[in-house]
Amino acid sequence: MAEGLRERKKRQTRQYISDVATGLFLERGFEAVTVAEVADAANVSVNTVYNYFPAKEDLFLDRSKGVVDRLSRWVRGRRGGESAAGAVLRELREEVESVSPRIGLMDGYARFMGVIHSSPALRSRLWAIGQEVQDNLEHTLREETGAPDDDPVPSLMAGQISWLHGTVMATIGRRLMAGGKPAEVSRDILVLLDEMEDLLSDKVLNYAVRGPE
Amino acid sequence: MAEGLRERKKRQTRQYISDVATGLFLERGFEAVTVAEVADAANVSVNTVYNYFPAKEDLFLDRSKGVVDRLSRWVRGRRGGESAAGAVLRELREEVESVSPRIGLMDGYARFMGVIHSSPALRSRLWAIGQEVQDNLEHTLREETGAPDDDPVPSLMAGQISWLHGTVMATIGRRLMAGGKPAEVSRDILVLLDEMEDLLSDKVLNYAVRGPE
DNA sequence: CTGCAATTTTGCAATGTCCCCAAGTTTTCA
DNA sequence: TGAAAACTTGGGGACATTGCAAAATTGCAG
Repeated sequence: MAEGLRERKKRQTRQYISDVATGLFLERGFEAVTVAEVADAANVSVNTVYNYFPAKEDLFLDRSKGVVDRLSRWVRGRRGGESAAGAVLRELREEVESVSPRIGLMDGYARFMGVIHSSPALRSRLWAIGQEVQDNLEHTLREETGAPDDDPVPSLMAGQISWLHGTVMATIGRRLMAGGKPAEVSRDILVLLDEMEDLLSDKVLNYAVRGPE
Repeated sequence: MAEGLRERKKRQTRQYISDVATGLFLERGFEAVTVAEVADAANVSVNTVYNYFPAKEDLFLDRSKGVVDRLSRWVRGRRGGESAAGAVLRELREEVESVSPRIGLMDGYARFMGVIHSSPALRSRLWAIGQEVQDNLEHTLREETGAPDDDPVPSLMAGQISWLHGTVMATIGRRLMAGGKPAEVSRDILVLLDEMEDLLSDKVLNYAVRGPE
């Protein structure tokens, strides 16, 4: 067995604490719930909470872990003849068209974003995650293109592509908080994506094109 | 008299506290200095510090206040035949060419950025300021172009132009922290500006062009 | 100049996040 | 089954931030 009972129990405890905390935050807001309350509700000590989560914000934004390498993954998986930005645009369109909960297109995400929106600490954390996404992407672009460390272009490209992704995510959040239904927002975002693609220069749209397979 | 003695004294106290705090932070780092120490060094009580500054971070980033409407000012002051992005590019080039301390091109800015860099709290605040710059710009663009509130284009344009500004500021900080001299960094940034302008599409470069005077 | 009202400053107490350490407890594995 | 390793917990504490009411200052009218 690749995983002992101990590991399983740890994951379970961690997940339980995060779930309990998320429930409380969704119900009463981030600042209004103390870590002590979370610990109580999860039947563990405050120290145990901090044993699993470095900071209170991580109790709520734990699930965003799958996001940090999203752009890198998409770029690495780009098709033959497709550029980095092209792959991201395509993947985004696919997620949006399928009204995927992975990008927040689901009922309940509005309340989730609402909690983040009303807490400076959570907003910071979200920004930090976005930064991480961008840094990872820059690193991937350097690998994929073999650009030297002092070449600023991969950094600029990562900035543009992250802007694309970040703007889409932010807009989805805003529209849902304004009362839009996922299906409606999905349609709006597809239009937004066309507008954004229009705003990008050919330099960006043709960066890091993968040779035909 | 437009201003009483009381007002003057308040401004003076505020400035003094900020100066003392900045000195301590530059010397020992942001987290290593407590608010109590700042208060002591400034001969006031902790409550007085909080009377002037909403949070510890504001003690260090107080001077950045002149930045929040920078892009708006530049865009509003664009010349006849000049676009929003064009004006920002021109103003940036002027500041960079003149090695202006307003954009951090000065000895000592490296240490300043170093303090920010090593404190998550300060980095967040800096990001928040950048967000404010962008929001102001978006508002200005809507005013200048008369775009309706539901038109997403001004928001996208503000995003692109802020990206320009933010990337320049971040790069200046990075280069200076890496040991570059202001004059050298100035030259590098001019090259960077050319590269960035190259990356922007005509849609962006020709947005909100002011009619000939 | 003096005294009062407005404004500031300060002390004190409290809350909440987060860290550190030492003392249990539980799980793993020889 | 008996350590050794890994978790959990209680206690203590540093520090940012806030609320409140007393105390010190200041502006200004008389």
